[in-house]
Amino acid sequence: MADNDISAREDPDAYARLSVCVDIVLMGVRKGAPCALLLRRGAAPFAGHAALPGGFVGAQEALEDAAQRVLRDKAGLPDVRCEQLYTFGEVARDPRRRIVTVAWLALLAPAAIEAALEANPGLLCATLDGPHGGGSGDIAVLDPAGTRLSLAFDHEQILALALERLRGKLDYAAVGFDLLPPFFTLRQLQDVHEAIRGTTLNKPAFRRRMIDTGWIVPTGTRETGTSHRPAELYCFRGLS
Amino acid sequence: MADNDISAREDPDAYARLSVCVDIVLMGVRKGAPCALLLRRGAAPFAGHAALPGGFVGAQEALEDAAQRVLRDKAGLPDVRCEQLYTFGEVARDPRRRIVTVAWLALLAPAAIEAALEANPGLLCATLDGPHGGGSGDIAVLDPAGTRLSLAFDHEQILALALERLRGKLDYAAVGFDLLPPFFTLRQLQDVHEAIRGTTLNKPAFRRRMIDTGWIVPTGTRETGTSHRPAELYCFRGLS
DNA sequence: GCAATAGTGTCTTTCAGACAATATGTT
DNA sequence: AACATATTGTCTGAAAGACACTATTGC
Repeated sequence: MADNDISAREDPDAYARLSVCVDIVLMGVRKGAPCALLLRRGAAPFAGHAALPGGFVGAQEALEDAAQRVLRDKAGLPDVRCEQLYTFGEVARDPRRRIVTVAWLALLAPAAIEAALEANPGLLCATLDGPHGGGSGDIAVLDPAGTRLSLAFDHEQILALALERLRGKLDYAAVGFDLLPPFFTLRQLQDVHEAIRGTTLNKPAFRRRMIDTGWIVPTGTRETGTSHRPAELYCFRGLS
Repeated sequence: MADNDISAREDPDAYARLSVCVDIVLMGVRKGAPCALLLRRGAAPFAGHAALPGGFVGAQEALEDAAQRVLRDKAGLPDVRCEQLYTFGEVARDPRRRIVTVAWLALLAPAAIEAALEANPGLLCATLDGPHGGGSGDIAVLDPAGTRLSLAFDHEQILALALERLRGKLDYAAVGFDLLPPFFTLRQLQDVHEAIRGTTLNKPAFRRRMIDTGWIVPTGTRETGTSHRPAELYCFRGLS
């Protein structure tokens, strides 16, 4: 039996303390493609590289509270739901010293993306060019001009995992509504699903499936300003 | 902007260091029900309560390496795959001081359960009486005699999440084979699925579905020692 | 032969994909 | 009216549940 056995548990002070931080993937859909909000680093290490917004976890701060604090202070988004993604703890993931990071995923509606970009001009909205086969391979992160960004630390890996998680949940969870305005058309909802999956979907089948879930409710009102027949607006019904 | 902004990132030493530990859910199926291996605590806090095997993460140790170390030292299981489950970081989850724990899930075949119980006599194999509706509510943790155990820290919550995760993966991932011997009958596989889901399944449909996935291969050999027609033995084909 | 379980065939229902027809706005 | 998109109807094929039937072993 090693030295870290159960008796060691009784004396936690005998063991190492690590820096713990949270990093938030602020993900949305823009121009028909998944995107994420990033900051450009000014100092070493990885100066000039893009990075996820993040911050250290305080000694008396729950992980989720730290995530909410980063969301509020770095993106001006006080009330966004946040889901834990994964914890990354490779020893050398930060070249300076040992830092364990708990990654979180927050989904943003278009208005929230614009609000965040305005609240912090240092933010940039990067397009995620996912693995097109639908697999879980690498992704390309592109700046608004379309040139590839290189990311700090293991943040590209975190982004890839976030996209994979979002794809996985699309089929069985009431996700996707967080990526839309409160009122939306079925076509907009389908566009979001197609953007995240990277594939096209059958329109009648998608419509049937979404209505059958009971997750959405027709509002009786219609979109305006189109040059053709306006579609009915739906809203998310909330959880069962 | 708060004090933990990006410039703080450049000076990690200015921030708090936390104790980080790993806790492992060693899960299996025994007597037709999901079970997990636990240790009984000898000292405060939670003396006499059951707890997950765990240990602190070393300063120069990756999270996954720490999990493997615990698996090896506390259960005598050197080569068990381990999947990250969730990270728990409520401030008061340990009454003594702030400890963040990264929980991992390892699936054990019947032989591995017995090997672990033999390697460490302090281990106990607890039955998990899941939420029967299939939801994600609370679970009951029972000792071998069937009396309810109370768990230390937030470990009951961790166990409930582990069971929920396992249930969720059952339908789309090649899980379940880790819970069986290398050669198994389709009935054994179905029993494992039923034990984890807590429901019964349709035999022909289950058989069709499993064979159609291509995950399993018939070996041409049959089980022995039955008092009735012996079933064909299959083995897991590995990943596609 | 009998008991018990393995393994298969088939019917029905459900659901997704495909495709076309109809509806309803704008210009 | 012409056009563009919304919305609906229907056909078809794939897969799951239900149920009963056949197969094979030990006793």
